[in-house]
Amino acid sequence: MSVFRTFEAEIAKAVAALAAEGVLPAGLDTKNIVVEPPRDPSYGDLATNAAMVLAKPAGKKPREIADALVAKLKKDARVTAADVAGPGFINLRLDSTVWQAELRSAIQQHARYGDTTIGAGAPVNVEYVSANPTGPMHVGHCRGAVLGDVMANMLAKVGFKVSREYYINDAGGQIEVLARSTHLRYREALGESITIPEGLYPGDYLKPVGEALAKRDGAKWRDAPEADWLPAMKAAAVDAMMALIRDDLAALGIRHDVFFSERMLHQSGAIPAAIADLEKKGLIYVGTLEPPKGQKPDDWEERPQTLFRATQFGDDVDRPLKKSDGSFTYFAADIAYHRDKYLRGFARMIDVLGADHAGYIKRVKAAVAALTDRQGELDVKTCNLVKLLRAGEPVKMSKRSGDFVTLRDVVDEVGKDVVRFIMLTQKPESALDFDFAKVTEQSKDNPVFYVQYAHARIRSVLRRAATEAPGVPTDAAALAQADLARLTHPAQAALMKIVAQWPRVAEGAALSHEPHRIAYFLYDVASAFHALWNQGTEAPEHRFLGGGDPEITKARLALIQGVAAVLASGLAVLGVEPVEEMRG
RNA sequence: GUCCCCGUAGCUCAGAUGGAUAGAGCACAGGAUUCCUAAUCCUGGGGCCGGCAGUUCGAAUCUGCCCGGGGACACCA
Repeated sequence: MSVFRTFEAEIAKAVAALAAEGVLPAGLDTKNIVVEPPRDPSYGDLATNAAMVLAKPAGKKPREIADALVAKLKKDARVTAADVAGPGFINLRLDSTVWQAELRSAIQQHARYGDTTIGAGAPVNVEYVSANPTGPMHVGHCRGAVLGDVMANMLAKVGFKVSREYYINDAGGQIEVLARSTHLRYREALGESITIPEGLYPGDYLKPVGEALAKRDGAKWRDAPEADWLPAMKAAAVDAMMALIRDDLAALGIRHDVFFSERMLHQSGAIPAAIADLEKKGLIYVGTLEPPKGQKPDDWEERPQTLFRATQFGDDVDRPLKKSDGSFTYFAADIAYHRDKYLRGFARMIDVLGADHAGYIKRVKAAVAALTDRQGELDVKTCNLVKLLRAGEPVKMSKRSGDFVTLRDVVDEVGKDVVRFIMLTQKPESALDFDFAKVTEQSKDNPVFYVQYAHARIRSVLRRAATEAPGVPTDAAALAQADLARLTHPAQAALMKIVAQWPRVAEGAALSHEPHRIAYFLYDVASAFHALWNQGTEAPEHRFLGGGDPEITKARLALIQGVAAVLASGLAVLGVEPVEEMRG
């Protein structure tokens, strides 16, 4: 449990005690009380808004409550100072042993530091990527891929039981296009010369699929009617494309637990079952929709449709479940898919989608609310575009000619770690610039480098300690026993407190589904470390290996080992490797 | 026309679910080197948080109406 959580509990206890004494009314809600680092470190170590939150329900002045709480909190031996400030903030200063204990636990737990059980093993389903299996992954997919993956990592870290899921859109019209394109490549493999008409996929990646089919089936499908070969082409092509996609994902360090096929949903009867479910709740009817305002599609016709009452659950219009030819819409299948997740035990679901799907969110949420009688919880995260730049100039991409930038191109050029980290350097709702020149630059303009460099510096010092400070141990077990009271420099104490913030940050990021907070925090940690480092360049006696006294050196090594633990722990959540050295 | 995102320093962006004097990086001006080297650090200037109302002890954060930028709007996936 983080220091902050610990004191949240202490404050709740103090509130209960005051209630028992009749100073405060009984049964006050303490859930809005937060304990956080104060804006200005000179105020103290911890700040809480407790008195202000309780003022209204208790019918008392904030300062009055604050004074009462302070009196209670001062009795805690760990609290060395407690006072009231501003409109009613309570600022606490903690004994240094509290922070020392936290540092020891960081050293001992290393990459597992920050793991908590707050998720209590509750299942969470994170669906991400879900790119159409019609070709290799496009660079546009990688932001959502990283976002979803890191979200899954974070949730696992704080104790949820996470399932990473990929929804294979293998049932729609684009799969038929893929199958026809594959058939052409198949004929090409049999010796025909082909031209690829407009509307089919021109990419070379279908060539091996055609060749494999020619080898396996011979000329069997060459002159057969389309209806005969279509299923075989579909199956082979989808399998091959999914293999490509899995490879692409692996290059990004991503592995899903479940690949869920939309086609299976159609074949299993799950869609009518889901609709029947909604029908029982009186949420299905036949009606006609208003034509869309604005640009009206050319082929718009007014006709009665099978509709889901999405408006009862916050959507703008009711949504059709069947197309004009009687088959189910994509949304109908998606309803069945989310119902399936819920029936598999996932009351918590997260979908990561592209920003162009933003208009889709309300209806899926409506469907989940309807299907689960509002028991299921779906969070949909959308992520905006990634603008590729090369030294400031936009990279031209033309989908039509097939020369788009693939995810693999980018990963091969700059590396998995850079891609993953940079994708999280901005909150997902805003567009992100990805400049090849900048992200591989070795300067503090490049946050990946900056954080990696901090870790490398620490590792370097620890390696060097063997020769420069023989007799001082550098293994975690020994460092955890160091006399941390020897850390007397204010910057050292400050860094120790930053280390202790990691569990709180990890938890906050996980519960709010905001991975970018971790990237920003790691940058701050690195920054504090680099600053301390430079204390040593100006005053050699402040160097980690320059204290003179072996006990001092040991304490300093313990401190940076703790910093390394936070960096390793945080980078592990981001799926980025902490590096040992960066020379060269 | 409706809906969804975005608008914070010259530029690129954080801002923890309503808190204290709004923060970083880049750029600009000055200074400090070699425990991973100036690959880093320190100091400094720089803001009507798009605008106007409202909610309350308190708003960059919540509500409403505007302005500007992006995206989506039966049947595609």
